Order: sequence, then structure tokens, then C-alpha cells
Amino acid sequence: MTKFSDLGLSEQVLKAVAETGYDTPTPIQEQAIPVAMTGLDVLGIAQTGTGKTAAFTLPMIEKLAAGRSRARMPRAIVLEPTRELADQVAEAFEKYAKYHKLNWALLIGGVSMADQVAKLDKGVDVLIATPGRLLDLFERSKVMLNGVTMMVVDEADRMLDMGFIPDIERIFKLTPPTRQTLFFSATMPPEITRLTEAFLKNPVRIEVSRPATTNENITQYVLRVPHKDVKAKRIALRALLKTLDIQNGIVFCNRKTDVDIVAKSLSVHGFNAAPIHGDLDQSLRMKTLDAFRKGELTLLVASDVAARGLDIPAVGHVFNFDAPIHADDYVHRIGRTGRAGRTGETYLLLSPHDEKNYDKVVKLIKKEPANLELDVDYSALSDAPREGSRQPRRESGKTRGRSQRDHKPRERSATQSAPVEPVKAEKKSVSEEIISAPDVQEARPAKAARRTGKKEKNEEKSKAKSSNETPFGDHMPAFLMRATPLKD
DNA sequence: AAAAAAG
Repeated sequence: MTKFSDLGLSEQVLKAVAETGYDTPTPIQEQAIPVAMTGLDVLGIAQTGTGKTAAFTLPMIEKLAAGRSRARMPRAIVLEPTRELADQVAEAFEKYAKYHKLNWALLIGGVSMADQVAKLDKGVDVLIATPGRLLDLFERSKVMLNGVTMMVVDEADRMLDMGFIPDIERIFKLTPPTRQTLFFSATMPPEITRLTEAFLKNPVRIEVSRPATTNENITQYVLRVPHKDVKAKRIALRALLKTLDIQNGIVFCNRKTDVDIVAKSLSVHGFNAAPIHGDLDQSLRMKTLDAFRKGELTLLVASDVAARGLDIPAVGHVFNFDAPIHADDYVHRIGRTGRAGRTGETYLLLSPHDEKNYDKVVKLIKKEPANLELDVDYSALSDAPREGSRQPRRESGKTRGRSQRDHKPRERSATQSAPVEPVKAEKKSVSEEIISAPDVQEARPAKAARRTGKKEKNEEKSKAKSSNETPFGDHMPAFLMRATPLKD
């Protein structure tokens, strides 16, 4: 079997790699590293989770090892579609370049520009960037790109989805044509092919199989939720979670508002859960992700910001709170589990609303996930419609039908939440407890504070709901103020 | 029915 030591890498790089615990390269690493080391362009058709990051980082370190950068003249660029991905590449670079004197800068939006500029002035070898911030800094003459000898474009098809292709094209044109280019994409739509034909020189094409579609370590389930009320899905999710022994898992929702609601609902019910999506503060996004990686956070409730690319090793469970709008995203979402020989389980909550999207998923993966028989007690729902119809419909914050749980006294726990006691998987029947969970979630640094327009409205809303109407009493966590009111 | 990224 091929080892890293067979790929022509230097002592220092091998030592750094060994310290990360890896000794066997993945297929993309095994094929791309020797090619990239010769200086040729690489077109890598590979999905997330195949080990792309090391595949381009290691040859980059070797290439840069010789020279030194000058102020504002980086010698290599890595372009990533999301800030989190860029952050991860930086982290990997830091590890692999441990025995080299190489500087890097993380150029992403949502954070202060000053630190980034200061770093650029001191001189960095590698820029790890999202396209917007890189171009912004370029336009402000904070960075030159004519000293670039290597450029990496990662997740190109996703960049296309996000409308970044013109930006990428511009960045290509700002770098010298003599540069070496490593270009990665999971799929090759025509627009991406055009881009590679325009900017890559006789690239060596390296293709590795998509792990998620072919991965037999993943067991997929579908749980039918026979109610249109979204609340039913939250009940079903909690019931499902209680039957599982979860180390860590991701709950994917289609909408950011649902991410907030589901995360909040889970927290209120005693689960160790936190939201992540693009409207949350960048520092909070990073903190949440960090806690999740460290195992301090059990359930990450996420929009598709986390579907692709995020390097979270060994996620045991993936939950699709909704069937994704694009069937492709299903593959990416479940690809977060079953990595590196580990087993993983995925669950999809299928309500009547999801049928159409679910059909597309089944068509794509060419098989039907196993039907999960789980007795879920939806009785808490039955009175909700009655309540609703009794009251005239008003503004959303005030019309919430009151379930019986709102009338019961509730305790406020001063301590952190303890995750719900895991129940063995064999136990497939759960009667949903409606009360129980102590209030838990710590207040978060609120985005609401920055949003002057919405702030007032939210304050009114939270005032209207204060005291016995929310599970938080007078202590409405700030992060809740910007979310849609919880309906159960 | 969406999300992401520049401010």
C-alpha cells in the first residue's frame, strides 16, 4: 500500500503529516500530490471528504519552501466558497507547515479587515480566502497578485452555484499566467469546464469516486411524519433523538429560520444543540463549529452552509429535518457521516410538504431509504388547531396557540444543560414528554443588537411574550429575539 | 419553499 513517504514529500512535511496521525494517503492525495509536485496543473474531480485539502496543501508547502514572500506579494492563493472552509484550510496549513517558516493569512468577510491588512503588510506566503474579501482587499491595493506562483480553486461547482465564477475568473486574470493551478470540483457542469479550458494548461485530470453515493457505511432511514404542521416534525425529531445514542450529529434544515427554531426547540427540551447558518455572526459561527469539533456540542443544527466541505471528523448521525430542495444536497448532507471507514446513520423526516423533494432524492440515489417505524405521540398537536381557530388570527407573535405546557410552572436551571439520557436504539416507542426540559440555553452575543431596524420590533415582541408566556421567564436569551417565535 | 458571499 502506498504511504505518504512514497509520494516524494520532504522530511519536514512527512514529519508534520505523521504527527497528525495519518500515514496512508487517500486516493486523491496519492494521485494528485506527485503530479502537483512536478509543477503540472491538476484538475481534480473529487467531493468533500476525499482528502482534497492535504492533496493541495502538501505540494504547496513544498513549492513555497524554497523562497520567501515580500510585503503584500503572496506567492500562493487558495480560494474557498465559504468562510468556514477557508478557516479549515488555514488550520490544515498551520499543521502541515509546522516545520516550515511559512506565513499565511485568512482573508474572509465578516471579520475586521485591519488584522488581515496588518498581516499582508508583514508579508505572507499564502492567502486562504473567500473571493469577495480578496477582491475587496485587492481593490484597496492592500494586496498584489502578480507574485502568485500557485493558485488553488476548491469546490468550484459550489462557487458556480453561489455566483462566484465571475470573481474567480477575475482573480485568475490578476495572477500571472505562469502560475500553477490546482482546480477541484465535485461535478463538471459546462460553465466549470469552460473555466478550466480557459485557465488551466494541459491539466492532469484526476477523478475519484463520490464517497457519499457509494458509501456502504451509511445506513439511511426515512421517518414519515403524517402531519403538515411543522411542529409535528420537531416532535418527531425529539422522539427520534431519544431512541438514539448520539455522540455528535448534524440536523439539516432548508431554511435559516427553521435552523433557529429547531435549535432553540431542541435546547429548550434539554438537548445540547446550537444553530449555524449564514445570518449568524461570523465569530459565533466559528465558536459553534469549534465547540462541535471539540465534542462540547452534541447537535449542530445547520443550513446547507454545513452541507459541504466542513471538516468535521466522525459525525455519527445526520438528520434531514427537511428533504433538501436540491437532491444533490442530500448526498452532501449525508456525506457528513460514514467517513473514513466509520459507520453512520442518516434520518430524513418526511412530511407531506417534503414529498416532492424526497422523490427527487430517491431518484438520484436510486434507492429508497429504509422506513423507520417509530411510535411518535403527536397528541400535543391535536389541540393546537382547535386553539388556533378559536382565536382570531393576529400578528404572529401573539397568536401562538397555547398548549397545556404553557400553563405549568417551570423551573429555571442555573446550570448548563445536561444532554438527555441516551436510550438504547432497540427501544422504538416513545411517548413524547411535553414538559420536562429545564431551561438551559445561555444567552448568546446577539446580532439583534446590531440591527437597529429590527431591534425595536423584536423588543416589543419579546416584551409581549415575557413572563409566563416563554420558557425563559424574564430572561429572554438575546439570540431568540431575532428568531421567529417558537410555536410549541 | 433556500443558502451562500463584500459592506
